Amino acid sequence: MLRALADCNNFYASCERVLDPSLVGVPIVVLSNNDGCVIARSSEAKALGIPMGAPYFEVRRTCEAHGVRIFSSNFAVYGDFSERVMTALAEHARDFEAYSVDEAFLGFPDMPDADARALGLRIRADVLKRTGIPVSLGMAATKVLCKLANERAKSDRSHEGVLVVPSDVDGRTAFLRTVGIEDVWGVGPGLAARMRSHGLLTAADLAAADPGLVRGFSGVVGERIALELRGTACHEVVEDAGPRKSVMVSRSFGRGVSDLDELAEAVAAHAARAAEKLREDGLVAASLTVFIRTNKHRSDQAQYRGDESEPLDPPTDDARAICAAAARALARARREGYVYKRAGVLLHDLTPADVVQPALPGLGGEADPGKDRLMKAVDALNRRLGREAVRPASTGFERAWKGKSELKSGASLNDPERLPKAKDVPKPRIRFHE
DNA sequence: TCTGGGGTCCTAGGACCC
DNA sequence: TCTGGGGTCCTAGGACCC
Repeated sequence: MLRALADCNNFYASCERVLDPSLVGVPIVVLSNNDGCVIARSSEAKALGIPMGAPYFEVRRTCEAHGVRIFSSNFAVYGDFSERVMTALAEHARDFEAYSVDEAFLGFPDMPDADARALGLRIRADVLKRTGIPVSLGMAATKVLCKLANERAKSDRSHEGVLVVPSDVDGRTAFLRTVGIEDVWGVGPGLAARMRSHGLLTAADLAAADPGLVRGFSGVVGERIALELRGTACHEVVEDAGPRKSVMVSRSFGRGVSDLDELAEAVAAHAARAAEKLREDGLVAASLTVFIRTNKHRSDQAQYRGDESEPLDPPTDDARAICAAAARALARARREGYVYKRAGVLLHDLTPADVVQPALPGLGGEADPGKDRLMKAVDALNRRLGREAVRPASTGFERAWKGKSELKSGASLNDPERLPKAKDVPKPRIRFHE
């Protein structure tokens, strides 16, 4: 079966550009939370040698010298663009899987190879017209091959954004010979080193290797990659990935934090947001973990990582119960005498909220009949008035631990006129800024 | 001075059982 | 000195991804 990976080009930078067309041709960089790291670059910014993931302070001088426009990330807006792109893509394929915020796998049963490129070009043109976002497509028999083709479609402009990997062995092998083993999807630094030590230097080498041998030194993960490179699909295009298995909310602080009360505010805020995500998905959690970290980049400071878990019995989505458990876990995780830089809350053992057994009277954890109504009211208010309009008092008032995000484009979903016209796309749910 | 956040899957090893 | 052989389940941590 023919499959495709559609991936937005420089997604966040492209979003900013749609919102402000005067940015076309101008180098753009989008920064992570806290304005800490570079997480997206326009092609002009890449050409200036600004690396992905670079700390902003390291590239600031380069940016200033070349008039690079800098943006704090605005995930609410990017999420809205993502919905539009996904809606458009999904119309073109029978099988559709939204893989990440800016990527989707497509499946086309009964599509002859000969028609693939024309199809890819049509999809690309349609998404661009309807959303303003340029996408590239890699097309092949398997997901791993699609991924490699997509990367080549992006990096080599002669392909005009669409590359089809031939399904015959010779054509495929010729392509795979041009892909280094470390550039294969799923092969990270560790696996790449092991592959090289067994003489596998290119994707073609891995495709030609004996699967049993590959399994021996790289497990089923490596074996599946090898099979996919030969055109044997191990990963289907699945519409419904199933319910999520964990929820995490974490942030770096704007500065170092030692004070327990201040840590507790941050942890309560993360716990409340995590509980909110849980309710958005109709799930409850049976346990949580709180973690706190010192600044690993400060070799002059004592290092410590604290992780403590706490059961949630009965499983719950109640912000109050989750904040209380998080506070208990934090008290155990924290050690005196360290400067912390980051805190987070993880919820795990998630199950659908509607199949949880009601608590038995007298065994603890009695049901709170007002809980659901209270949480629904809080969620409704926050949807209308903006995130954290109503929140637990334990999440603090001064909130000196918060990081900065000073360079937002100012584009707002409260101002839908600034978004691209998308006549054929269902109007997206309007969400508020974080 | 300043260094992101949120996931999934697999494996190894221990606890426990018959 | 010699000291079974499987199983399953769970967890922590590694590896990788966007």
